[in-house]
Amino acid sequence: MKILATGTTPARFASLPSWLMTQTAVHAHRLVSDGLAAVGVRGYHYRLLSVLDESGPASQAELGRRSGIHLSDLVAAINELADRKLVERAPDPVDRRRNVITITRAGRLLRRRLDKQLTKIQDELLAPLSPDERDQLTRLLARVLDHHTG
Amino acid sequence: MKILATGTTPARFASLPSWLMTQTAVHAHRLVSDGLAAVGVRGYHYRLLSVLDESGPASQAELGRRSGIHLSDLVAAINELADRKLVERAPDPVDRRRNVITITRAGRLLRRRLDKQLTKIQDELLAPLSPDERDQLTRLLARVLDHHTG
DNA sequence: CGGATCTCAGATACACTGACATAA
DNA sequence: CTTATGTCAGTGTATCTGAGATCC
Repeated sequence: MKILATGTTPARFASLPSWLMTQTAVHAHRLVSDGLAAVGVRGYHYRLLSVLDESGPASQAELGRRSGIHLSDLVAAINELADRKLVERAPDPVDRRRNVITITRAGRLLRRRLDKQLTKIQDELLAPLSPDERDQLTRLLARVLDHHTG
Repeated sequence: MKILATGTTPARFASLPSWLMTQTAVHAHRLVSDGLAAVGVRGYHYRLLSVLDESGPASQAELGRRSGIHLSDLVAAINELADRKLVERAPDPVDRRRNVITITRAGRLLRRRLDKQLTKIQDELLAPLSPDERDQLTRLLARVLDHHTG
């Protein structure tokens, strides 16, 4: 019973878009979360800081809609951000069900820092592609994503 | 304290390749694993069946290399496949450390069935793209993946 | 009442780490 | 002695389900 020692991925996968998407996403995720972990932050935290910084204060339900993070996961993520004084949680005076989440100065600074780091990481991620090809890939993926969210 | 009710993702994300990759992967994964779950199978199982069907019997270590599945996760996945008689696990006579994993006839049939289903799912996944654009996307992603695995 | 909001407990899939025993 | 293999226990991230309490 001879055992091949190639270590190669099946040909079938090499041209399966769903495979390519999930596998490149694994590498993208690894690069990104390594970058974030260096500052003690997870993807959820960065997403929330970005959303808050770009679109202003919001209730948790609204943050969930904007960030795509599940409501039940927001609680912990916001707790962690609030513990580090990156956001503030305050009751909404006009609707007592709601908390209004606001990014702090420290949160804004951290977001800028992470933003720059993330920009560098894109370069690492797309290293083998020319600038034109990077644009192509970005546009194609954006259209696919649009189709499945819109 | 007026709260915006847009529900839109930050502009920053829309052009971040790492974001687009991980988010499209979420949709790809959802479509694929819905398809697989209908037959009581996970991604790991399909990957293993494909690898075994295309490249023949292999030790678990070799399967790990071919499929990209971590060695410690292989044990459980192969147990589950063996319980359903989709693969067989036998000791290797020439190297007593090894198990030789072989796909069964039932495993091959299931793989073919899943393969067809997965092909249909690619269509759903890439619905907004023309055939040419699908090829472009596939090639670009393949190059990125190649760069990070090779 | 119906509907929205927040919270908490738990589950799953995928990937990874560390430790261990066994055998080449 | 070193390396490869298989197994087990556990961690972390992202996502989702379900149940509840509160308030509009």
